[in-house]
Amino acid sequence: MSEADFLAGYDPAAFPRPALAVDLVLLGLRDGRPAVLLLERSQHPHAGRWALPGGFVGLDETLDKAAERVLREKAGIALAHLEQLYTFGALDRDPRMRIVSVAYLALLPERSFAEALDGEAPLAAAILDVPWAGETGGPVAALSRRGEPLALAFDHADILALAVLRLRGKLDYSDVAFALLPEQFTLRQLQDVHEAILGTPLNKPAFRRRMLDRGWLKPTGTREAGTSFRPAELYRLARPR
Amino acid sequence: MSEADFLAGYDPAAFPRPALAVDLVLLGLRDGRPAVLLLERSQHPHAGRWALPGGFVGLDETLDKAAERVLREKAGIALAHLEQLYTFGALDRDPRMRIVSVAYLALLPERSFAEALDGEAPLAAAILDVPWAGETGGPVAALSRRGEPLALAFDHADILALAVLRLRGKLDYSDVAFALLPEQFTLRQLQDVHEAILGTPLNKPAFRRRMLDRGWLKPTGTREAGTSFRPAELYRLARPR
DNA sequence: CGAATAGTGTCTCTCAGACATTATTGG
DNA sequence: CCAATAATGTCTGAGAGACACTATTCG
Repeated sequence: MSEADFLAGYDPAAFPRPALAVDLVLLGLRDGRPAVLLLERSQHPHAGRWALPGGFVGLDETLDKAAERVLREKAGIALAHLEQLYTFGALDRDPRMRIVSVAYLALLPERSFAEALDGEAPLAAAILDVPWAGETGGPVAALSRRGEPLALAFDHADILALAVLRLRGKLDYSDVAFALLPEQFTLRQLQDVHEAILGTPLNKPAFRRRMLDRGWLKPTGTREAGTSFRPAELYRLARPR
Repeated sequence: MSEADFLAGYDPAAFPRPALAVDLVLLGLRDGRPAVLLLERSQHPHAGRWALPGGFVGLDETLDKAAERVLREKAGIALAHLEQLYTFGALDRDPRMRIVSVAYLALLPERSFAEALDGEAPLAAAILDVPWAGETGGPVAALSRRGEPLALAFDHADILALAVLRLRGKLDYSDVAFALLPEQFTLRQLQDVHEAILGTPLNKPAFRRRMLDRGWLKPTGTREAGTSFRPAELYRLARPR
């Protein structure tokens, strides 16, 4: 940062600044399909449209802390995998004033996702339509329970699309998939998560080999219960996330 | 964004905000080794340390435009591959006040890199020491011309390390490598770029096959000049970047 | 035993690494 | 011809897809 910046920036009120916010893409699985938690806007602007939960960044709070606070206050969720996604800074993304928003991706296991829906926050779940459309990914649509596309507020459709892309990209080289699963899970559940996010079926033996050869999984020795067929072995992550 | 946010946020002066800046990691190649352009700080704080060029984001300018402006004003570079890297928001990253910074990665062909060094801006080049250390990447050190590690200002060492990681990660599935090359280049030059960024040698036949099979390269029909041995075919990118 | 799903064995195809070989330039 | 590097051919081993087969549970 140069001399001029130093002088210009030293007085906090020297010139007007963009407001800074965080927006959260709360992704989880709903009946085996990828879904996102949204808030219906009742006020202008974009009243009646659906928005990602968000909030302004306090002067005394880091970006990560602001995201955690929004997760807690707006979604009633205590803990989730949170990672910074991208920062959106178009001039007209909010008609009220200039707001730059740091988007975060939050991954919820199916259970947390359902609990957030049942909690006090007026959240709704939108199923995501994620057609395969090659690696680069096509459009991502958020659907109502009746399968109709929802109108999203602001630039939140862009944020959502980027979230799905990021998740897809990290799926096979990172451990993000496990953030969408309970602590113990079967290989079939793990494959279902991958298939739901990718929007394409995968080869079973190859998938199992790849996952087991990676060495991240540890068999628990117990098996799933309540099936009317051969129960599958339960695994957990060998190394802590 | 909720009702409360709406009311709290509507008055632009309602509560203090973090300042918002962009910082640029200007990466290029110097004698075949990865290098970064830095400014030596003359003023407090961190006087004498080396910093990434940066500047505040104006109210009427997008993040990308702010990055382009810094590229132009602070580095004298008209055009470069620019992509957003990550947003840094630690509370104490700048001792003067709370500044949140959106870091950008700028990739320069060897020629632009040299021109920026010779230009009016008081930039210096630091060679990067990028040991292989596996995919996750070890520490990245910026070295002076005498090979001594440079002390970086603020959290700029973190930003630099992340820039190298991102570049490595995108090397083989994106076309970023071509942003470091002139418009026409040989396959050997392309391989040199990959090896410099990855910090590890690559297998020649396999590398050639992979690059040619990808279909991105178009032979120009001309060959490099000035060699005392068999000159290599010159290629260019088939599809526009 | 039948239904349903878990889990495995095996063949093939693709692709990367390794190494050797041929091709082409200047001197 | 020699030196130096470009460019290619070929063998091998790792890993994914496809498909069939065996295993285990409930009823």
